Amino acid sequence: MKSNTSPHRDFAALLTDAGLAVTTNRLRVLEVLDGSLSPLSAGDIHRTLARSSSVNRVTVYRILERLVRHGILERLSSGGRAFHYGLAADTDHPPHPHFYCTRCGQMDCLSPASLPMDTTWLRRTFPGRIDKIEIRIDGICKNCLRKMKLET
Amino acid sequence: MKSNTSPHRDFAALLTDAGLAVTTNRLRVLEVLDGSLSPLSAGDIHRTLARSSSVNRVTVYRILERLVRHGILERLSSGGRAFHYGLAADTDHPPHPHFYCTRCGQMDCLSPASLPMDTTWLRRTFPGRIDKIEIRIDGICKNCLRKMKLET
DNA sequence: CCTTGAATGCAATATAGTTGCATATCGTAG
DNA sequence: CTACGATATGCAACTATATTGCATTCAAGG
Repeated sequence: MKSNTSPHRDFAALLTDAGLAVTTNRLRVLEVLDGSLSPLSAGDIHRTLARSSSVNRVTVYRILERLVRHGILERLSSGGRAFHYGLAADTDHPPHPHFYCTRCGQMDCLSPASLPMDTTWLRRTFPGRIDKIEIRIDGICKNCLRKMKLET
Repeated sequence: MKSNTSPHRDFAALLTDAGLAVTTNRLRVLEVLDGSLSPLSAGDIHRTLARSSSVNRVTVYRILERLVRHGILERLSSGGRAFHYGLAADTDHPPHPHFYCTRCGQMDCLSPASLPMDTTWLRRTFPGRIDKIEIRIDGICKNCLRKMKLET
């Protein structure tokens, strides 16, 4: 059984289990995402990492791509131009909808229960292969709403 | 009452009602989208239009932006890098999920009933402003599945 | 340690979308 | 029908995001 402090802590093991080399950059990317309450863009991650030590942004893209491929991360489309990345859903961390603020560009995780949905019919009848179901709510977050009022 | 042949035929009136000038390019964009079974990217639309007569791609972007702003079109994020555009939902054409094939890049509309969902709780309790709810299923479409088998 | 394949860095390139400004077209007043 | 002002379009340059090719460095197993 896993530790109950945080569902994803042993990132090295996570990488090893996936047959991936354990490198500082990969661990750092995972730590940044684990420390974030919400999915981040490649740019966000690169900027964060660059504060402690230099990493090439291409490396960040490649790490993200690789980790998504191996199911360690998931890639979400925001309502904007950049993808956002978060730790992949698993049993401790079930799939859930996201909120994207079109004013500040921040993405937030919503509770899985906030938008109950039944996928059985779809999964049974869909004639193709279903890999992922993404639900995104776009709008203005509480913070931005407040700022907008102050500006008036 | 509207004609019952197609929910959106009088595009000129649609534009006029929105206070927008009726131009050939705008009508052509709307016709292309009306004629398509699925949402198209700006590139798709530009290529289609270019077959009959030349339009600048910037013009296509600007038309799409404007029509989205006025609620005539809606902009969807695909699982890829390009946004897709379709006629906006209305009473004849309710909101519905979309399917994105990660192999061929085609987007398809699904029936609103295929993924029943209750948004009342979310709408009542969400602390920000909700403008749009987008549901996208990613996977491989029937056609591509077939092709993949043949290639094996 | 060494070796080897994978990871990283760097530069160039690709793709999608945006901006500034000059010209053409739409819609309306006359 | 014509002319005029507002808006749409074209064109070129630019931005943001992501990807590729190739040389160098590093991780993992002997």
